[in-house]
Amino acid sequence: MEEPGVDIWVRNIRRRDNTLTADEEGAMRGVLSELIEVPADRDVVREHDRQRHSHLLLEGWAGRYITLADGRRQIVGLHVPGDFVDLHSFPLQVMDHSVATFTPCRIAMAPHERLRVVTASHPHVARLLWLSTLIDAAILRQWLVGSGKRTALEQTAHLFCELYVRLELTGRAEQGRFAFPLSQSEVADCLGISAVHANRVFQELRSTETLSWRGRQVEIRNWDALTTIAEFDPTYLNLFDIPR
Amino acid sequence: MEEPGVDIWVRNIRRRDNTLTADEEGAMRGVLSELIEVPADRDVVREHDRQRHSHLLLEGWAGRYITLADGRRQIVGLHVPGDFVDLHSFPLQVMDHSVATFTPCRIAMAPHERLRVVTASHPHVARLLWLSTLIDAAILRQWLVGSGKRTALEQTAHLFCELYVRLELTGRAEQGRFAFPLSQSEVADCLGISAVHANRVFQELRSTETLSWRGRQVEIRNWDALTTIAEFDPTYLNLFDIPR
DNA sequence: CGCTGCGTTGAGACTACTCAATATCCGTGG
DNA sequence: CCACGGATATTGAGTAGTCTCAACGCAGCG
Repeated sequence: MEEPGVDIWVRNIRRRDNTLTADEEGAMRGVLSELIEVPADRDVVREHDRQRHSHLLLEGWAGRYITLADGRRQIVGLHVPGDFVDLHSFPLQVMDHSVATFTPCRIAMAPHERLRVVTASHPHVARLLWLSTLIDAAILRQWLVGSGKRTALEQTAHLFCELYVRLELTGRAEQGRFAFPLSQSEVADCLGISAVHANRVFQELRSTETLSWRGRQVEIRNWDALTTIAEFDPTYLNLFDIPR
Repeated sequence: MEEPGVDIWVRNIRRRDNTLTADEEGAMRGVLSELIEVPADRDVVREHDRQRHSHLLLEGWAGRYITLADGRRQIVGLHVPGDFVDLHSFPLQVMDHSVATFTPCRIAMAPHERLRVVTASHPHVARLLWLSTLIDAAILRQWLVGSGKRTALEQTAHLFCELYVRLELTGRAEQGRFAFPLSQSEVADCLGISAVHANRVFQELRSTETLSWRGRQVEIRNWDALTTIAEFDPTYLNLFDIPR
């Protein structure tokens, strides 16, 4: 599939393993079937669904979330172009969470049947797809550490360090700046804190000139300060070379 | 390898996918090489290690954890017999967390080289190994929801529901009872709360006759009450039939 | 039989929460 | 081009949940 978003996906993989052959890359691309466009704030996948396709995000922002009966919502993952939002629905039987768009998204479908065929014939590709779900899990561990043991300020700093590195990888962030479409209360649902408290944390980061966020645009004004607050160690993102 | 712990592993896999052939089962067993014994409170794997083996837990309790510079520790996973404690170290390059024993443990080593060979020749086995790391991730998501959105009581109840189901699977829990070797402050490090507060939560569960925990022995005295408090839905454990 | 680790209790402090009001931004239609 | 409505961000005030510190009891173990 000829499509810039797909190139980002391949590039992301290569940043984790540069021994991918041209044949293997072709096989990976061949996994994708049609393209769909999804408006903002729509569920792409719902809890308890049995999927027959996985979804590769080519453009836009999406997130995984779990809702409790009384409406409390925890966002358990954030996705940017080049990410599979639900590759795990291939080996897994039933979705244990939902996936929704935050912005209009362009998505490529990966039929499970094609994934089955490709992973059987190309073990190296299989391992790379597995790896990509393991990086999701490593991110999840950091979020858990943040929620459990970091203060709201440290945790927020850590999230923005992570997002910067991930976006820089895809060419969607540079010089400390990137477009960030979530609302404060959506970020609060990532962090497991209230929207009011999130707001106060952002004021703190802004007043110390560490990070500013105005009108869907984030600017990291002091990377060293931010990583120090966050105690950020990008090992978990499993990259060869770390930007900055 | 002839060893009861290995049977539990195979049984756990079969509870997720009962189409495993005898040949595939043999291949899976062949992945294991030597057995090691590890005393309590030892690191099996350390953050930043590059592993050449994964570790299958046959006997004992272990956990994954991440430590911050000032000593705050978050436990990011708990493991019982039949669990791989670090299967993800096969596709992943570098460990982003450590793994330690809580009790003396018997462990079977799975050389990555053997995993590479078996997953290449047996795609179905590869998918099942992948699946097992995805279940770890699903558990992680529930822990994140617990830490972020559930109250300490709900979260604690949820953890014990989860442990009961997982242990029941391995024959290590029945009639609401199981041996549980962690200290209260270790549980607190799982939940992301203080040991003092954990203690008060246990008193609450005990006084309502929901769950009692005395001397390394847990007894769930009212499963319905516990699952109601926890809002427990075992879908994420990806089982065919759920005990109880 | 005295450590030592673990569990329990109390008190006071603090982080983060809820509720509620107000301000600001942005898109839309008049 | 401006007025309006709705969503988002900000502020204030009071509160609930959880934390820290510190002391004490108890049990197992050397």
